[in-house]
Amino acid sequence: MRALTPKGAATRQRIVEGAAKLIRDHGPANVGLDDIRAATATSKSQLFHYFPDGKADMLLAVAAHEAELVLEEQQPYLSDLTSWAQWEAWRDRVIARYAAQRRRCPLSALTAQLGLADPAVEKIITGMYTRWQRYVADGVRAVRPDADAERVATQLIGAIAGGATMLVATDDIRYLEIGLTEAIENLRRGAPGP
Amino acid sequence: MRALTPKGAATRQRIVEGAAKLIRDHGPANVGLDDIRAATATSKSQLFHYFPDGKADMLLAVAAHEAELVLEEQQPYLSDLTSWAQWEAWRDRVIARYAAQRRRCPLSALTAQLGLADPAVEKIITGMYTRWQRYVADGVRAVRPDADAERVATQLIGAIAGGATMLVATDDIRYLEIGLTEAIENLRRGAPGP
DNA sequence: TTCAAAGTGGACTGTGCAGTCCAAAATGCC
DNA sequence: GGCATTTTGGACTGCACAGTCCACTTTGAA
Repeated sequence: MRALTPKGAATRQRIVEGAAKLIRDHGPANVGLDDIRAATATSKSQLFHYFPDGKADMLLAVAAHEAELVLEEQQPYLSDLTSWAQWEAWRDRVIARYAAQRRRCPLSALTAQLGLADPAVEKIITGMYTRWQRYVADGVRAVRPDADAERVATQLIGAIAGGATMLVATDDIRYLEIGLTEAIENLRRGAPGP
Repeated sequence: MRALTPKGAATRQRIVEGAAKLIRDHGPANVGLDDIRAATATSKSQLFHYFPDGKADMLLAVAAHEAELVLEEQQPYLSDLTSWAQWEAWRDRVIARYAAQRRRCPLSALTAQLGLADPAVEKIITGMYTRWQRYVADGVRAVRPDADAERVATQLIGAIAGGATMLVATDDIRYLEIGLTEAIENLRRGAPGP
């Protein structure tokens, strides 16, 4: 297992990305190893070579990959929420991203189906949310030093999660638009102090 | 097919409730017909007698049952949000319910895994959300005739959905507490007019 | 009481799919 | 160039589990 030649690393990467796309499109329950094999032009033995513990192992890598992507796609705004203009740019980015992917939400799928089952996946998801919330809280402190930053950040992450959940459930983007917009507007008007 | 004797109706009901509980506890992916058979003291033939189209048919009935329960458990407050006291009682009820069930959220499981796949399940879920939102919007009109009731209701439902999603993902009730409390507080302070 | 329909028990089947195995080919280090 | 290690191909195995089948029992209406 130690030592991954460049070729091997590339294959592994191809598997993770291919699997991630399949899962996003069809849901984890409807994607088998044979689908992944076909989509990534690999063989059964390769799948188990790079992920010795099988499917669970692979889903772990997929979850880590997707979680990373979620944060990356919010950059550079997320790590620089130092003005209202940046806040609005961030909001627009988030909304645009969800509007584009519509129901194909990587986190909803992985969270609901695997979060409870596998503690390792759960750790990845919660770690991602923690980082996300820290970025947001930093932003709150930058524009509203008087506010309870953690509380506001909790509210904002919750609003996004709710918007995403409702988007998956009803294919309606307005829950996200309204929830996020109102939460930011509320902060702007003057947030609850500590 | 029509014509269900009292005994038959009771068996059917037992199956639905037993299956619902199993799915809540272990997630739809980890519950097989044999589990349901064992938990409800029935036989394979009974399962297919009452749900001729098999598992999908059964999950449909389970989804309808769970959706109904979600609304029922918010009564009598939900349909009478005519004072701030009622609003707070409703909020407390919602939070208490989720705090009690913790990660065993019937909707998260069904929504994420089946919502996208089966249009009939989706119809049940969206119908439930529509009714829910109508109740809330009626409540908004009762206490804040000047507000954009639909917009506020969208925000509130989104906040609850987000709280529930984060509860499942992180086992932390605060997203729901804070999200719902802030949204109501925001409405109370004076909501966005039309 | 009778008998048709509703309800029940549980063995059996078929298949989809995760995971195994072994042998061959490519790669990299000395 | 030669040998160990990594990478790859794909056939094979085993099982979990949805769905089938048929024989038997109970129910209820006339």
